[in-house]
Amino acid sequence: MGRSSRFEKEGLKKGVWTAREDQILIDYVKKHGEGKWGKISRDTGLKRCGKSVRLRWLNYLRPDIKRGNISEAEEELIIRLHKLLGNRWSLIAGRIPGRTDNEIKNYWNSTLRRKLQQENHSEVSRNEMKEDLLSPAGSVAAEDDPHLTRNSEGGMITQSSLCCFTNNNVKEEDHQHHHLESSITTTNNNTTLISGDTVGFEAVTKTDVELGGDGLSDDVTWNDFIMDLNEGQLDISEFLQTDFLKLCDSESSINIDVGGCSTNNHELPNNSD
DNA sequence: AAGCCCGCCAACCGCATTCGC
DNA sequence: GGCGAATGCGGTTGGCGGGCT
Repeated sequence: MGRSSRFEKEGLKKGVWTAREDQILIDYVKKHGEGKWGKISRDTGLKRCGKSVRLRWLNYLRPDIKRGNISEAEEELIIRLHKLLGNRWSLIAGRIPGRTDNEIKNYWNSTLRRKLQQENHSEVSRNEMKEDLLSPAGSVAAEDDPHLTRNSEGGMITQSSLCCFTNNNVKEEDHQHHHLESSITTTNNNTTLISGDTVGFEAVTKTDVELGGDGLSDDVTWNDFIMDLNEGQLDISEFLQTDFLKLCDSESSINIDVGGCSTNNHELPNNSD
């Protein structure tokens, strides 16, 4: 892939890796382990920058990598995790064994985004009036992506960020709204939940979240979970320690309010099966 | 057969964060 | 604590190949 030759000018090679380069890298990592990518590059004589070496290993040469043939279950999991996390590909990949962030990102951009846009197109028109009624003051629907909403400060939040997956057999009268300052921060302004937004989880139990159960049997546990978020003790990465495979087996989502606006109508298209 | 279009995906780029001194 | 290097991450680019005209 012929790209600009800045690296070539510095004596570094760019473009597609050869089988020989791959073998050199594999042999080196087998012997010395991962990490120190710049050192690997120097030691092996590979005329590649450290970043390129790392990428090649992590995305293609690692022995535990699955390539291609993304199953329906994996696809569904990707969609659900993206709903929850936005474009945090590495976090999503971390929940799907054998898949890399690059592969998931490519799959999303090339396949899933279009697919969901098609599916949402009809859904959006059906929900248009509903959306208008539910839009919080100061927020406007993003013009180019049905999954995005602008927050009152102009930053983009993914509505997907506002769902987590569990059971929706929660009766209206049982809801406890817990407003909390989100500890989830963002490194750019076009994805995820903006720190400082007030978020309410419509209450279900943590037990429900973990086990996909169908009752409000353990409010205390769930409240503990909320408390953790409240006090900044549980960040997104800790949140991800929950078993998403189990979460995604359950049939619906927690409804989360942002600025008083329920996001219930942004559930996954296939979330109700 | 040739040319064009478009989707896929490997790899690069820039920026942010972490690490080591 | 400051600074440079290394690493990690997400966005983007661009070559390749298949399908269509």
